[in-house]
Amino acid sequence: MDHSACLWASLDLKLYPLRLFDDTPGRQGHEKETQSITFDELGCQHSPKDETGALVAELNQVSAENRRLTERLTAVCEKYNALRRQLEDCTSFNAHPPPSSAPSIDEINKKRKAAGSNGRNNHLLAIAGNSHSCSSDPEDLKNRLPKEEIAKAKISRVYVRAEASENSLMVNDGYQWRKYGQKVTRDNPSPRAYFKCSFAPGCPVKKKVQRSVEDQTLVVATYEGEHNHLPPFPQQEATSGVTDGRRSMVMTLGGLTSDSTGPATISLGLTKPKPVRVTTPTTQPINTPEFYKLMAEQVASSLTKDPSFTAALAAAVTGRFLNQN
DNA sequence: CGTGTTTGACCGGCGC
DNA sequence: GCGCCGGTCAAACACG
Ligand SMILES: [Zn+2]
Repeated sequence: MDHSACLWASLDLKLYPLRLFDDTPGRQGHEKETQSITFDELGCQHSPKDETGALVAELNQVSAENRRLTERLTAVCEKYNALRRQLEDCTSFNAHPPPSSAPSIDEINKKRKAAGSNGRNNHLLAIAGNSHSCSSDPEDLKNRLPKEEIAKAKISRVYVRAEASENSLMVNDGYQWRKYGQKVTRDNPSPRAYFKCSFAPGCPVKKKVQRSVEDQTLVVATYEGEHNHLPPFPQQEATSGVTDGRRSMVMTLGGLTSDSTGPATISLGLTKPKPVRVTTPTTQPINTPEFYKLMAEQVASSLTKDPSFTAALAAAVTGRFLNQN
């Protein structure tokens, strides 16, 4: 649970030095300027007198910045933990009151799983029960009525907007997916593809991928469930990877938006065709502290909604970090 | 030959 | 009860 601190640390570290979305060369940020020149100029000053003074000033600035980041990190972590507690309270509350008349999505899914357990869907039920999968007796699983487990496994639902290649719905997000179906839906002329996570055997995570109605160059991926394995190490082709000519993907944190209806959406840009930064919050100019604050809040809200997103995000961030080095 | 994709069939939920 | 629709299965197929 508290590995979130590590994640947040890496996140905050990324926000400044990498200058995401900050590819405008003429930029003159106030406090970020110290960030960008700090590491560049540390080794380039040769005046012996001024050098120590400059270095000390530099050090002070960096220390101050470090403190600020630490404070921000603490605040965000607290907020994250608070939201997480709130979420857990909500889920446990929803799972406990038995006579709740309004059937939730979880209940529907549960009913569906239970109904399908008398035949070929046994493995599905076992998988939905989280972790130790097929060895368990399906009957036992059914009797146990894994409300909380199923609810927990199903709540995380994240819409990921990604730019897909020409006419394929294959979105490379680091995990390994096996396609098991495709359907044309009513509200969207483009077909919807169904994937299961095959990165680890028995991983219950599914995703649906469909092109956006309004923008056919984007696909919307809906993730369901939590991975029962460690996140994949970010695909080596993430930033370097035009090696095999396939498309690759880089997470661009700026795409974080928050749907009013619930699911968080993040946008993934593909390095190959053109790094499009869709859904960047346009109300805020980038480079400003407010922008980063807003982004941090959005990241926090997104992370509280989907642990698998946490994993993916951490993987992507780490990958870029390694790649930079 | 093993693995992953395609695609038509099937199933259950839901509205009428 | 019937038809529609979303989700899933599994045989056929493609590919290395
Ligand atoms: Zn998985």
